[in-house]
Amino acid sequence: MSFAETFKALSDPARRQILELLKKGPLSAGEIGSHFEMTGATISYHLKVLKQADLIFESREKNFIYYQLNTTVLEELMLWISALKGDDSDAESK
Amino acid sequence: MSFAETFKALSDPARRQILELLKKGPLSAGEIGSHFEMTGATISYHLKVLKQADLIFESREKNFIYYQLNTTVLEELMLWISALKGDDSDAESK
DNA sequence: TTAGTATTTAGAAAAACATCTAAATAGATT
DNA sequence: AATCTATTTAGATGTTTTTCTAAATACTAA
Repeated sequence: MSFAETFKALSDPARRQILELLKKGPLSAGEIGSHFEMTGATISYHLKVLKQADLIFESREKNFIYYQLNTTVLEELMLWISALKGDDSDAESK
Repeated sequence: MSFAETFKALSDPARRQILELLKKGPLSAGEIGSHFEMTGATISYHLKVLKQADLIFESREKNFIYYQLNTTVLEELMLWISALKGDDSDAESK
């Protein structure tokens, strides 16, 4: 939702790695967890943080919950960084 | 230096605001501090974090230390986000 | 409906972080 | 050299974050 939340969510290495895993396609919580040395509970916590930051969304199927990347927020992030760099949309024509 | 450090540094609102201030040009630690309700010591701490993340650099002049944005790292950040989005440099030509 | 698998929630503990006050350093000016 | 200003460092403290274990929920399948 908020910008602050997005940056916060991205500030943790595990969460960034989760996003990179999801880049290749949706994964269930369990599949995600299998890539880490953490308990399922901890993974679940990280997923919640990412979800609240709108960086991922879930879809339920059978007994599983599949997570996937939401790239929309990444756009906004790029804009913020871009603006900071000075590509201020007002032409960096030079 | 490290990617992780950069994201961590950006995760704090005060630090992001400092970067935005510096967007307009270099400022001394004191000038930066005057925009916040924090002690100089705290500002100094945030500056150190930003510096270690290579998001700013300093130059000493007279009695002052001026800080300015380092946009280089922002480029790399954009690349990471971009890659995550799937603009994988291998042509998102569609 | 009972048992099984997948995931989350609650609560606790440890680690990391942001903040302060007080003291230290660095350099400038008198 | 003595003092003043700008900034940082040290150490303490409260808050937030990450992680765990144990228990709860949700849904499936027998």
